[in-house]
Order: sequence, then structure tokens, then C-alpha cells
Amino acid sequence: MSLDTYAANFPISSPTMTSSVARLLRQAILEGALPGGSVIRQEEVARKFGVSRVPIREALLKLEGEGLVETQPRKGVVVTMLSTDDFEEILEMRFALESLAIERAASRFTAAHCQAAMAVVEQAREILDHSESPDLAKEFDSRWGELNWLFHRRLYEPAGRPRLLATIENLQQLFARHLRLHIAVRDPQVEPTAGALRADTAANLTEWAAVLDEHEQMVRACTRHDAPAAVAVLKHHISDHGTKLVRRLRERSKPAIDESR
Amino acid sequence: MSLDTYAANFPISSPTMTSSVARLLRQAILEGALPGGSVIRQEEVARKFGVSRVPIREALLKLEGEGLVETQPRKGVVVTMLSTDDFEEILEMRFALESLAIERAASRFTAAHCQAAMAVVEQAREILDHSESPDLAKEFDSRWGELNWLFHRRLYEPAGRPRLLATIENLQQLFARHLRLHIAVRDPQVEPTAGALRADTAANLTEWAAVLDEHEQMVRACTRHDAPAAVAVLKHHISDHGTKLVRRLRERSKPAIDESR
DNA sequence: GATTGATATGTTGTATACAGGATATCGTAT
DNA sequence: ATACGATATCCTGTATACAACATATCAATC
Repeated sequence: MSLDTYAANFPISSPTMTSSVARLLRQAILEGALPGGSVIRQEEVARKFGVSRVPIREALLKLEGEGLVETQPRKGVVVTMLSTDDFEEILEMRFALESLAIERAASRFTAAHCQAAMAVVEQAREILDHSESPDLAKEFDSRWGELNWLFHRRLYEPAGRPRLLATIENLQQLFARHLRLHIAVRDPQVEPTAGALRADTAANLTEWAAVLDEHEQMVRACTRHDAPAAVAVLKHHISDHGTKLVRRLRERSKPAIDESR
Repeated sequence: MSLDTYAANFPISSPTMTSSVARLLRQAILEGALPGGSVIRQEEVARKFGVSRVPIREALLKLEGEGLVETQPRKGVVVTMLSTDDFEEILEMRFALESLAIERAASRFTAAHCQAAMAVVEQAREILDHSESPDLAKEFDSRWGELNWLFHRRLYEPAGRPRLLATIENLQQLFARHLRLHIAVRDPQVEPTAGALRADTAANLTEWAAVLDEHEQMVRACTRHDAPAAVAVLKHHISDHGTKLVRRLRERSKPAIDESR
């Protein structure tokens, strides 16, 4: 289990050990360092992080609630497997819930909201524009997930629906895990780990630019309180783009996709 | 804190203490024995259940994932407060996700699914039909939640979307908590505890019968693969009925509703 | 009398210790 | 050689113990 990289920068200053461990384990799973099917041995993780098993157990319980791991009582904890069906399910749920969020957000959007959201788009665009140089590409890679979620938060927060927002965040997390895997399937030569996004980015700068354009369109639609238009862009953003990914995934790997090799 | 009633029938045979504790605490919160705003002292609960604090902590973490309690690090755990806004949010999410589930279920519904779902409706109807007698009314009260969820499970399971189903279950749980509260608001003389549903039932037998009829309509629509019709009934079942409740709630209590007295 | 600071108490977060179940290893019998 | 069963090992689930933080209580000062 390649957790040492994550254990290195530990503990992050955090209210509690449990939350620090949860954050790093989550990152490890989302980035693919712990592929689906990995068994997590509490004591091993505890040793690597230099804490006792109790915070590890509690962190794992939190991750179970997020659907990242599964616990079989008295046997162990396993990182959740990813199937194309799961991916499809997540896409459907994302569209259903994000439509809800954006509709309500659109009716309450103010100029301040618009500005805050646009700032995030611009920030991402700026990094992207300069990412021909390898080190900026790397920066884009490491910050994309963060900026992407920040954008959606800015977009949906005006709806004033905290539970909805939390559920969407969870789904986007799971989606990102699948996306990383998808890239690995499409370009088998790249390692499906943290660097994969960058490798993909280099080859598809225009695709990412298109994503940012769609983000901007959604903000504009919300700013003029045009909920149907916002939903239309969202549909393309999630459903159309997503189903394309699903089709590609199904082509490549006939059975359920297994991250473990 | 009135947990003794629940601590009495403990432990339920269960794979692990944590899950037993989680189940009983969940029940206590959903039934209103632990109203919103209650602080939960780990040691107190541990004493009452006769276990150490560790399983309690882990159970509470699970409940936090379900949105039933909130944890402030190093301070304590508090039962989540219920506001009318929360209720509205839950209704919206339920409709969005259950539409998704029923649409997909409708396209895959078989005669066997129909039969299984109808059996649950009939079971509920039978109990309801005889609930003029006080003891059967009590039975209806205690079994309604269980049967209601069993029905929705039978209805949505054919969709083959486990994560969606789990999310819906969680929302229905939260919904039920609000519903109980709503009854307490409507009929302030009844205690907003376990018996409230029965008190309400006695006064509104026809309302409950109508709910069962709607259930039956949804099953029939699914059986003939008529997704739009199924969604239409669902919309009435959740949205229309729900917004009526929300309006009544807002009338009664101008500010956010506070369970604690 | 009110406000600030020190002490005391209670509660949480984490470490360590222990018991029971699950899996692996090995020997034996067919 | 294979299948079955006893034993050993490992790992999880839970209990107990301890440390750190938060709040309450009280005293002293302005």
C-alpha cells in the first residue's frame, strides 16, 4: 500500500487527528493511490501515520459514509470498487440534484455571486492558459479538483440548500475518482495516479477550455435569472459529456472495470 | 434524556455493538425521544447501554453521516435541529431523486416486482382497515414507518441503483422526523413522541388510506411501464402533499421550529 | 458591582490492553 | 494427491486508561 507519500505530510493542522487522517485517506483514494479493492489494515495505517488505531477507525467510518470504502464487520475495510454502472448512477444523480440547485440558485443570484463565481473561473483559466510549460501544467493538475469544486460551490451556494450542496459535493468526489479512472482507460500508457490528470490535460487543452466556457455560461445564465438556460448548459455539462464517457468506458472494458491490476 | 426505554431492549442481536447502538439511537431520534438540540453525552449513553464509549462514538459518527446529529470537535454531539427550510429542502431532494428512481424502475418492472410491492400495500391496508380498535391502531403506528419504507424499497429496487436507493432512504428518514414534528405542531395537545403518529392516525384514517391508494397507483403505472404517469403520482405524493405541510408549518410557527421545549 | 484571571471539574480525543472471530498453516486421513 | 480438520496467527471490536481541551466556579482587582 503506497500511503507513505501521504503519511509524509502529516499531521495537517486540524481540529482532530480523525479529520486529518480522513482527509489524507480520502485524497489517497480519490487520486488512486489506494485503488478499488484494496484492503485497508488499520494497524498498518496507524503505524504509517504515527497514531493509534482509534482515529483510523473513526476516519474510515466517515469515508464509509461517503461511499469511498466498505466495511465487512470483523473482516476488514475495502476501498469501493468502481463499475461503469456506478458511474452512470452518479451522473444521473448529479444531474438531478445539480439541476435542483442551479434552478434555485438562478432565482436568487446577485451580482456579488456572479463576481465570486467568475473569479474562480478566471483563476482556473489563467492557470490553464499558461500550462504549456510543464510546471504550470503540474500546478493545473494539482489545483483543478480544488478549483472545480470551489466553482460549483460558488454556483450552488446561493440556493441556500446546505444538505443538497453536501450531497452534490460527495457525488462530485466520486465522479472525479471515476474520471481519473476513465483517463487511465483511454490512455493506458499513463499511470492512473495523481499525474494522470496532467497527462490528459496536456493532450486536451481545448477540452478543458470548453469546460471553463460552460462554467462561464452557467454563471451568466444564473446572473440573468434564466434557470432553463442554466439547466440546459448543465445538462450538456454533465449528461451529454458524461454519457459519452460512459460509452467509451463500456467499449474499452467489457466487464465491470477493476482498478486493481 | 429519556433513553432508558431504548436501553431496555439492548443489545439487539447484531453483528456489532456499534450497529446496535446506532440503530437504537437512530430510532430514539426519529421518534422524538431525543429532540433537536439535545446534547448527547457519550459516557451517559455508554452507562445506559452498558458498553464503553468507543462503540457509542462510532455509532454517533454514523448518525452524523446520516445528518441526524452534528459534532462540534471537543465540545459534544447535538441532535440536529429541524427547520421548515430543511423540510422543504428534503422534499425537493426526495422528489428529484425518487423521480429518477421510479422512471428507471418503471422501465424494468416485472410482474414479480408488482406482486412484491402490492403485497406490502395490502399488508398495510389490512392493518389500517382494522385500526379502529385501539391495539391495532397501535400496531399500525409502530409498523407504519417500517412498511412505508419497505414499500418504497420494493418500488425503487428494480431500478438497480443502490446508491440512489440509500440516499432516498436517508431522506425518507429525515422526512419522517419532520412529519412527526408536523403532527405535534398541528395537534399541540399530543406528545410529539412515539405515540403521535397513532393519535394522528385515529383522526385521519381516510388520509392514510389515500396514501395507500397512491402507492397502489404508482405500482400499477410501473407495471405498465408508464414512467410519466408514475412520476405524476409521485409528484402529488411528495411535492403537492408536502408543500401543503410546509405551508401549515409556516403558519403555525413563524420562526424556525424548535423541538426543544 | 462588574470584569478579569486562576483553579477546579467535567468531557472529549487518543493510546494502550485485551478478548473473540476469521483466516492461514499444517498434519492427518481417505 | 486431495479433502478435511486442528492449531496457530492475525486482525478486528471493545474496554480501560490517560491527556488535552473546554467550561464552570471562585477570587481578586479596578
